[in-house]
Amino acid sequence: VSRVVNGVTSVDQTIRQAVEHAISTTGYQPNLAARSLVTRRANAIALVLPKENQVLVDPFFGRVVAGMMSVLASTNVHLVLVKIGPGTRDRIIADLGGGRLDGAIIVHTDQNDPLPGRLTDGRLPVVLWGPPPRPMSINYVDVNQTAGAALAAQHLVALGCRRIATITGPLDTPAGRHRLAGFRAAMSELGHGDVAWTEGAFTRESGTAAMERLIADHPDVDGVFIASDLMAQGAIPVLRRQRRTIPDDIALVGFDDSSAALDCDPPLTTVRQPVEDMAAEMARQLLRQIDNPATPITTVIFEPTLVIRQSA
Amino acid sequence: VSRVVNGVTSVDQTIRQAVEHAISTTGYQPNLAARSLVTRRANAIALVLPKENQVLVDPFFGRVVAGMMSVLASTNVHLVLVKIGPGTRDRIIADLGGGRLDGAIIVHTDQNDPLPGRLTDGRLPVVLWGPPPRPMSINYVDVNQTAGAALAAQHLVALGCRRIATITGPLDTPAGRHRLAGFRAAMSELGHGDVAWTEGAFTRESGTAAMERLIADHPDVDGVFIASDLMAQGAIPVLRRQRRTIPDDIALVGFDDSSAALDCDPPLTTVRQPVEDMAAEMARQLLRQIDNPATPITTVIFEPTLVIRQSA
DNA sequence: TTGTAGGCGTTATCAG
DNA sequence: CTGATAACGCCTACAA
Repeated sequence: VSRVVNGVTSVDQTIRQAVEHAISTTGYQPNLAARSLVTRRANAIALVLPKENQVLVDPFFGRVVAGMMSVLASTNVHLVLVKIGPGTRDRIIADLGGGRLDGAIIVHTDQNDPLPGRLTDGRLPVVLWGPPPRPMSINYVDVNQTAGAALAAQHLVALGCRRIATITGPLDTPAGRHRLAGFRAAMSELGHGDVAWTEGAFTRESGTAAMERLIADHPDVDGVFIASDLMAQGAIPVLRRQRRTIPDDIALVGFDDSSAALDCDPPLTTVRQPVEDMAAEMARQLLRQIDNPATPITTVIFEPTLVIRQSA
Repeated sequence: VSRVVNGVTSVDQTIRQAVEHAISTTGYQPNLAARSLVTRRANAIALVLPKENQVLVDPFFGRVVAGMMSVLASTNVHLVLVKIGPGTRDRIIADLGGGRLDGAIIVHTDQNDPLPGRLTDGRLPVVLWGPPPRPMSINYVDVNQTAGAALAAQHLVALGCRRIATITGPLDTPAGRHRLAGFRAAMSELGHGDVAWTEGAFTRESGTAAMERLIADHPDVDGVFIASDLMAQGAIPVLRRQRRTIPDDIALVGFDDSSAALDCDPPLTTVRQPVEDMAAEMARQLLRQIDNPATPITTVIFEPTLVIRQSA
């Protein structure tokens, strides 16, 4: 019976048909837990999200999930969603160690979350979005943040903007820091020495507040690189209230190419991060690692591209 | 050992400590698959999403997931995400029958998806978002759509709008139909007999297109009930391009109170659907059904409220 | 190609 | 309160 169920070819036709007939008449269904027990595979991986509540409404995570599902769809590996919270770290480790989960993908844990370290120490298959906070041997994928920021800088300068500023992401995250550093480096290379900047938190509200600060401190800016589309979306109404037209009075370049970029009015010119591809790669990497624990640790860096719309 | 691990109280202290010591020195972790095999519980439920790609970026789903997670957090039940696709229906049924999943929550399957029917026929625990397309005995939660639409109607009329119209949801969905019916009924009760309407698809793009049609056909409208916030968000730029001010020239009321309502400029007045509460209730209902299969089928209807912001 | 025994790691039952 | 033992349902050698 087992051989028929699992499609082993070396089974006589008559007996196979007999078994299949029995299966369909009795409505037999293999017990997956029993199978899991002997194969030592849960066929399930976790997607670990940061504890912030907002995250689930952030279109970014939707794209990550979509990218992962696209590769999981052809397998029968379950995607289980976990949000960091009190006790969840221990639970994840128990699930992984107890064979209820085969691996985990972690997105945006903060600075000194112990989870990635504990997982790698336990030799459990993990892939991170973005570099680990503290250097360690761990799989991750990332976008070339520096190159992305440079793309924005070049575009604003080419447009003829003279007073260029940037609204950064949170500077306690690698992404926030790298985008700022990359932008400044590119700007100074283009002959624009000092760049005004103010810090945001990647959220819409923080974008609104940051733009208000920026305009108050530097009323003459005519070009801004905003380190996330969501912040740009929050910033645009501020400019509208000031009756500054986009892109004529002030040009805006975002980062991500999330769905928010298209929801902006005018549609946002932005640095595209291939989120779905990156998430798909994470899933593949994780499955590979699960399949063969000897797979060497790897990091994959994706190149961003500039998507030109109407805000710059 | 089993008794210690599972916290049975009637265990001698000395032996308990011996076991606990052994556990911590060896780093023993119980195998969850073996446990699952004998307890016949997977401790996992599925959230089944429609096949449309957009869904994962729709803030609505983020709220559903958040609501479910809030009740699952205190259990050790996994939430597995599944998107309808070729073959997934069979896979879900196999997982449920095979004891790898204990139940399922289904959101927005289309008109004649066979899945809900197949699941209830198999006596598997299911809860639906919204009423089943064809009448059948199945758990579901919903919002009082009719009352919600009436709230919008009353508000627009109270505001003094004279030419009131509505952009509906897709009329092949219960939500789309009920909101339109409720709106018309309330309007005629308020002495506004004929209401112009045009059909949308609940998406931003469809909102843009619908508003363009509406303005072209009825240039004199001064109040619109838009059956989803996302459509309202898509509609606003159309009015801005026409230099119609909101709410003075034209008042807008949305539906959902999703995050999109706050992202509108001006912030959207909208009918609030308590999505998180509803999703939490679905999870509780499902868990109850799993715990005790004899639990009677129930449907829970939530009351909407009007959230007044600046668009009306 | 087919039958069979053994084992995967728990929980649960039943004497003691 | 404790120890032993039979399931739970499947896969996989191994031998025939």
